[in-house]
Amino acid sequence: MIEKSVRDRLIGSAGDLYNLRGIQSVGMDDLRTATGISLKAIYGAFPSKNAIILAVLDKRHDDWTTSLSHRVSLVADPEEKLLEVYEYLFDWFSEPGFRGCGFINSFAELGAVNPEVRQRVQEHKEAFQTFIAELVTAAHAEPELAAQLAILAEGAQTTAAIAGTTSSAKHARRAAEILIAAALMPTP
Amino acid sequence: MIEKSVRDRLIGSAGDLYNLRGIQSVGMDDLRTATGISLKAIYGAFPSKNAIILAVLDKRHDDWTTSLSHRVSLVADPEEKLLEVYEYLFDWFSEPGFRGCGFINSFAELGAVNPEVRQRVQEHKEAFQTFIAELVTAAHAEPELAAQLAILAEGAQTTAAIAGTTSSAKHARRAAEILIAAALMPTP
DNA sequence: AATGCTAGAGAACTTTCGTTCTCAAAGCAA
DNA sequence: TTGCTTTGAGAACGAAAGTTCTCTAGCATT
Repeated sequence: MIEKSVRDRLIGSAGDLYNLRGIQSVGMDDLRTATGISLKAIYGAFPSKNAIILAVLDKRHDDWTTSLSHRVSLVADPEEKLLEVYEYLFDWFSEPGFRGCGFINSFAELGAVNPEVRQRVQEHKEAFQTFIAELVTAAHAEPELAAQLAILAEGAQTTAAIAGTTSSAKHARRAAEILIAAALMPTP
Repeated sequence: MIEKSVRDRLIGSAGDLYNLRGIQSVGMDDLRTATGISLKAIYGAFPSKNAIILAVLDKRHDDWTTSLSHRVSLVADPEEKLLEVYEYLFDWFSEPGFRGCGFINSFAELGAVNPEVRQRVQEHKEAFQTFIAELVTAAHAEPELAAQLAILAEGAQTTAAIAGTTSSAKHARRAAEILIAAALMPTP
């Protein structure tokens, strides 16, 4: 099974193109050129461009979730698990072709006019907050810390995307250390 | 001077429409319908849609900068000035029709394919970071605090936009309090 | 070998959108 | 009034993009 299905190749290529140039700037013909798959075959695999967009978002969610939770699972200490999130972000920002969180970008581009896109982005971000909240619970800290850490992660993503630098991950990590320490300190 | 110029009316209306539906979803005809200004007059005031987009961004930057710095100037204490930023964000998120930071949205939608838009967004965010950095300096804290506080603000904006809630401003404010306290604590 | 099915390449169709053009009405000068 | 300029309303134009259609070449089956 070296060969990937037409669907998978389309999702992969569309994801790359959408990430690079935005969704609306990429036409079906661009996708045809990039993949070598005929328009007829594309429309045989997906009923519309919108279906491709949603499939790309679904795959991105799965990949991201799997990748992040695996990365965190390699760390044993509950507190270090939380910080590992920002190490993960740093590596992500360092990848060539990083252009920001695809969900934030999709939301900004289509969220106002495309309810299906909006819903998937909201679900993705909710899932991320839940993930952080579980780590926070495991570290025996109060739930408010989870909201704070999630905001740091989101801010690091947009800052890295716009400024084109990776340092926001380091700053967010340092801030997270302080917030975690404060949250774990017994409040009299 | 009750009457605003054609330019100002176009910038105002375009800003509202772009904020509500995204930039690419709003056509010149929509702008004509919204303002009642003929296409000929629109193209008399601006050479292209792109020029309108840039004018909207410029106006948004001026409005935002003026409004935020005025709000902060009402507070005397240097530490409280920093926290006032998040109060400002909270009020902004609470406005009806809030759909996220227009600069983040514009960047996501057009940053990859429109260098002029990208540059304005980058300049706006740099200006915000500089603004925070000056407040941090005035509070006699280290520069790293400025990066952390800016990340919190960005994260609060995207979180509020996607989730459609205002609570991220409160969480960011609470986190900022902790980070400020930690930064002002003498490090041995 | 002949026939029928599949699939690819890209032309064609339709809609949308940015931009320009036409035409007629209205204001204004002499 | 007459003629000139300006301006608005919207038609028209050209390009782009999503979707469908046609035609042909290749392949399988009998």
